[in-house]
Amino acid sequence: MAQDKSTIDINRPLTVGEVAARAGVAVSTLHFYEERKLIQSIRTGGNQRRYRREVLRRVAVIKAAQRVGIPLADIGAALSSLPDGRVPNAQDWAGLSARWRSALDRRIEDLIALRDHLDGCIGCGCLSITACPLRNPEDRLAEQGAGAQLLLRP
Amino acid sequence: MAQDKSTIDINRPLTVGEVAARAGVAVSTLHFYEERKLIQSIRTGGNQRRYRREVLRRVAVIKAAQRVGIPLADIGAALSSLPDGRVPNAQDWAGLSARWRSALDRRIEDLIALRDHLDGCIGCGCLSITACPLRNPEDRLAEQGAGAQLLLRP
DNA sequence: GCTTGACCTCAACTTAACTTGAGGTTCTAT
DNA sequence: ATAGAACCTCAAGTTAAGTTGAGGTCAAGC
Repeated sequence: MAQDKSTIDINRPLTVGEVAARAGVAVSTLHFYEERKLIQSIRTGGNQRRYRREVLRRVAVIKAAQRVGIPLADIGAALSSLPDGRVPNAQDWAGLSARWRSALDRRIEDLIALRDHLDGCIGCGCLSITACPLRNPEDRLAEQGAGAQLLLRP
Repeated sequence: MAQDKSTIDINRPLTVGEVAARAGVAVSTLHFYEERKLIQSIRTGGNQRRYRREVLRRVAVIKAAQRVGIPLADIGAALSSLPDGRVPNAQDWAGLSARWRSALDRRIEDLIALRDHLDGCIGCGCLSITACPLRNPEDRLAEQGAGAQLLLRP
């Protein structure tokens, strides 16, 4: 029975307040994510949300992806590739990770380019030149005889 | 005189439309940046904006910074360290670069940590553990007995 | 059994970063 | 000298990602 209790305890669903505290987000944010289908909950008889512990990882992943600059809508799309019924396993998560990897790489490159070339390029005039590494590759394609461009796009 | 003409030509101020085309942004965006004091213009007798060529570099820097997730307000604060009257020289720009350097470094390290551990951690469960390298350093400080957190903040 | 802290919904507000539109003016090329 | 392209201002709208608040319900401890 002691064993039963501990099993029950570890699987006990979390309240919205508990998830908020442990995931480091506001309760309203969890409501918002749920509305946007990024997370799910079940309801108690009294209509209160209860979350599986797995939601903590999901929220952590959402925050990670946001940190990389991925919009919530995209995150939602990616998360929706996770299985609906069963708890996602390592492979499910790895697939997600692969999808975001290139965005992450790009962002890191942009950051490094910004850092390394602020000193070197910013004052030298090369920013106006097509070959400047600070320029956004997309700009290069998009332009028709344009001039200076660097590297934005959040 | 031919020389004079070419000098005049290369220093000729740009219209808002020209800047927009060459910088790869909308005219309305330039109006907006001006309102936010990120760029400046002088006016013709007919109240039309004229820009120094230097504005192209400024806009390029703004775009670069935005691309890595720096808010316009911060960009504006940094740009305001550039001289008002005279055209910024390489040292002015280098100063800007220095101001951003540590923030950029931190951010780069943060994202690299994320990248290095994305595959490994996302599926393994350690995301919920305080020691997970994927967690945002800021979360770690901010939390009071919280649980899972990862790495956001665009 | 009742008080108090958590929850619930729904609508409205917020901030950032722009875009769109209306109504009017200036420039430039014919 | 005039048509059409570019400009101008100012107000309002848009999207993302939440937050805030009003008005009402649930549940855990004393």
